[in-house]
Amino acid sequence: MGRGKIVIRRIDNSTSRQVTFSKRRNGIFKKAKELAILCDAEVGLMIFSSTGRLYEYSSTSMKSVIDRYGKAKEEQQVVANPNSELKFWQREAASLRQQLHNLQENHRQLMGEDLSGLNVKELQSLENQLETSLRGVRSKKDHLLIDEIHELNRKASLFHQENMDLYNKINQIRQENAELYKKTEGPSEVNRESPTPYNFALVENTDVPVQLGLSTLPQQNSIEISNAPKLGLQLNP
Amino acid sequence: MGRGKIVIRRIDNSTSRQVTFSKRRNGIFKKAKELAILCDAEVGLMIFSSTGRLYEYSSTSMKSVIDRYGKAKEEQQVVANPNSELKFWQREAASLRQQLHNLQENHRQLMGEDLSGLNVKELQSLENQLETSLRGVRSKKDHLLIDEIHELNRKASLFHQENMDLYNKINQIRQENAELYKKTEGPSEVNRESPTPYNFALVENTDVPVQLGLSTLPQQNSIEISNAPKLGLQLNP
DNA sequence: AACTATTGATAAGG
DNA sequence: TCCTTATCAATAGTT
Repeated sequence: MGRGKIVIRRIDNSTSRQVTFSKRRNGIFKKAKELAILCDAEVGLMIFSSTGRLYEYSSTSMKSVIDRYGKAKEEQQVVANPNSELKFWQREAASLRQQLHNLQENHRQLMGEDLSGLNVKELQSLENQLETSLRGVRSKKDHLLIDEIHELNRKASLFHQENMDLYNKINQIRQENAELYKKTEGPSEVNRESPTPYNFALVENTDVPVQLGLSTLPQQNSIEISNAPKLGLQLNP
Repeated sequence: MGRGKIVIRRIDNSTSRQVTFSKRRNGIFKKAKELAILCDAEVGLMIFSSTGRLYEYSSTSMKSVIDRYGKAKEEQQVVANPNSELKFWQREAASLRQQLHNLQENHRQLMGEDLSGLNVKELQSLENQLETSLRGVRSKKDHLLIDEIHELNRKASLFHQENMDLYNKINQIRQENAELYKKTEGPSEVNRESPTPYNFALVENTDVPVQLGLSTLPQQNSIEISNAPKLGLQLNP
């Protein structure tokens, strides 16, 4: 695949060899990555150039690949190793891998992927499951939002009460001061400059609405689903 | 480079994945060999299929490549310590168990369970995922149903055509018999009882409607979702 | 590094 | 798995 066909033998010209190495190295790394992704494979690739430089790719980690390679090779040669504990862990790993595999497939289907291989009945069941999940998630979310709103309202109410108390207290103090002032001013005119120390300019705007809106709860989505017309077809088990 | 372009993501269909794996594995091995020869490189390639089978290529020997890799990485070589293998499988099991655990939690959430511990934003994201999945599942199911309906219509059409042909043939035969009967009856009155052997009582109800209903496709559910009003709350990231 | 003519790899379908 | 073929991708040779 180039301007001309080439025979596969060592390229004599060192510059050409380097250039070709660079191009083809990139090509093979790309292929390795694609293979790992497309086919769900674990790939490890090590390349030493003629100058001794290392280039590597692995879909997971090179250590993992080499370890696995070692184990795979050992397994091939092991005829009947009577090491029962080792066998146990190998079986354990195999079993876990199988569980993982099954769960991954299930998971992909819940994510709406990998639906080939399912018939209409199975799809219907999956659809029902997803609807149920969706209702649950929406309900949970709505409750969180509503709780937050209630909490905010509660706090607002507390603040309002506190403000009212403070306002009353201030009024009371002001009144006490006024009386005190009268007493000191009445008998003698001494100390005219003295106390009117607290001179609050209160804005009497105490009747702010405490209840924040949103008595219509955000339930539309949940309701929508449950009211949604079902597919006409009824599948009998 | 094939009949069509493909996106590089895991192939859902397991058969196709296997076939592609096989083809591309051969391809990459060929590339690896060519690179080693053309560019005088030392190459090691290990591939584990999704079913766990090992495929390997090395231009020299895998041991040599791994050794060289280890030296290049200035790392300790994997020694076949009988204890280390046990450790390996224990670590392997622990790792798999962890993966399994993570996936199970994710799975439960997709199933609408175990939602405590999620905040509103995470729930919103989960909701969106479930909606997407639901759309995918419904679309797939609808397609299956529609395909089946088309297939049934096709068969009905074929049967109808076949019936028409048979009807015509019978009419033709009946006519031939009638003419034959006239000829034998005309010249002599012998054999009066003889042939009118086929006496079909045909119900001429040939114009049955062939196209079964259902031109309105069961897409309501999918459309419903996409038209469903969103929750008013906008969450900023 | 870019370019591009050409070969090679491979997706799809039996 | 192997065969076939239409297409796309990699790359050999060139600038």
